[in-house]
Amino acid sequence: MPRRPQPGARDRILDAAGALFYARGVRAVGMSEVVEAAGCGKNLVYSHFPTKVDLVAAYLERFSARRERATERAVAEETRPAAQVVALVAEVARRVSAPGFRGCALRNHLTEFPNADDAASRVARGYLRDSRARLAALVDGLGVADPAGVTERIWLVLDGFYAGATRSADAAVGRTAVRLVEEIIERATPDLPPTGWSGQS
Amino acid sequence: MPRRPQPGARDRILDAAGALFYARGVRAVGMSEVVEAAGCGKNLVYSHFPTKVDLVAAYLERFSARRERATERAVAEETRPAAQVVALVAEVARRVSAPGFRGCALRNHLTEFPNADDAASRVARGYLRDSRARLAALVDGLGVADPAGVTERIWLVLDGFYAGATRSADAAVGRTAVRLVEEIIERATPDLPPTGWSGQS
DNA sequence: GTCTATAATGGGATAGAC
DNA sequence: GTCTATCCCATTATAGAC
Repeated sequence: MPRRPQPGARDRILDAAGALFYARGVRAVGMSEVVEAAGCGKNLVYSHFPTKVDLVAAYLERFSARRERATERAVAEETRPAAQVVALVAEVARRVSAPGFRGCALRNHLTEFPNADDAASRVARGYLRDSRARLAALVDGLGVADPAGVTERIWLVLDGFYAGATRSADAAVGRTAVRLVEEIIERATPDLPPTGWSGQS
Repeated sequence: MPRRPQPGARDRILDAAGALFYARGVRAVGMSEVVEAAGCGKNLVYSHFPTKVDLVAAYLERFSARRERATERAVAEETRPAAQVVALVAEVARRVSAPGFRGCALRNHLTEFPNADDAASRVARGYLRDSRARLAALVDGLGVADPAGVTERIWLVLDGFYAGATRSADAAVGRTAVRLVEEIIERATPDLPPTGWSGQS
């Protein structure tokens, strides 16, 4: 009598593998360890993910999707474009100060495999590309004179803040990043009234 | 008749190993590859560096020392504290836009081995600590009201810029980073005359 | 006594077979 | 699930060359 395939198996494997990969790095975690942590047989893992690269790519894809959902939700809570950009940065700041934070899994992967061109690395590079494109789209809504320049300045702070934060940081650093982006926006839109996001203009 | 010990052996090994480690990551490069690239026998490598960790630590130490020398030289070319801080950022910007740039070896190492506590990781963490301390010392010379806060803002841009730049970037990004730091300094010292570092105030 | 070349050791990796 | 094939890893041991 054959067993019915458990519906949540793929997710449980991905949960276990993702936690290990994120905490210790992809290369440091062997497939045997993933199998053990998933609490299932080896064949099940390999039937869902034929190679380790496939498993890593799925892990990064899920990470990427969750990040996109979280930022989109944060942005959707604001209506004015300037507040949306700030909300985006604030969301990253919250994440960085959360316990268990170990950096951005996608950036970490590109550092761990600088020359790879497999499915996993393509996911990571695609995320960074899309992430910057979404910021550019938000900045376009600001109606500033030089949207490309303002995007580059904000991206420098946001991407740098995210890339430089490799473990859980205290919230003050995040507030500093938010404040820096606020000032970039204020400088680019000097004719706007004071916004009151975080204090005096 | 015994051979004379070759004086430059250690440096040649470190050159070869460093180039490989920097370009492809530490874990991706095996000792056999280091031996082959160094063009010497295996025992010679192990006589100079008893373990791979020792070799990596020496590689990071040399990287760190060179970075410190380069930044100190750049800072020494200026006399006014504000110009010194800007020179520090500009030096990093130059490096990031140089061909063959693959990120900061010390930050890369901490990403590759997030949980390690060996000699190599201590070198990397020590470099980051000292690097920030040197910035703080420079900012102290600015005489601003809140040196700790200004240090944190500049460090966020500088460290983030360096950490986020994982390959050779065009010089425009570096100029943006320099400009951001200039603005941070200008905001913190509003009573100073225009500086003319890179344009109108 | 210093170096090179090569073999051997012991462990752990991915992956496939059954 | 266990067992196995194949490979690569860091490291050590051995034996020969200058």
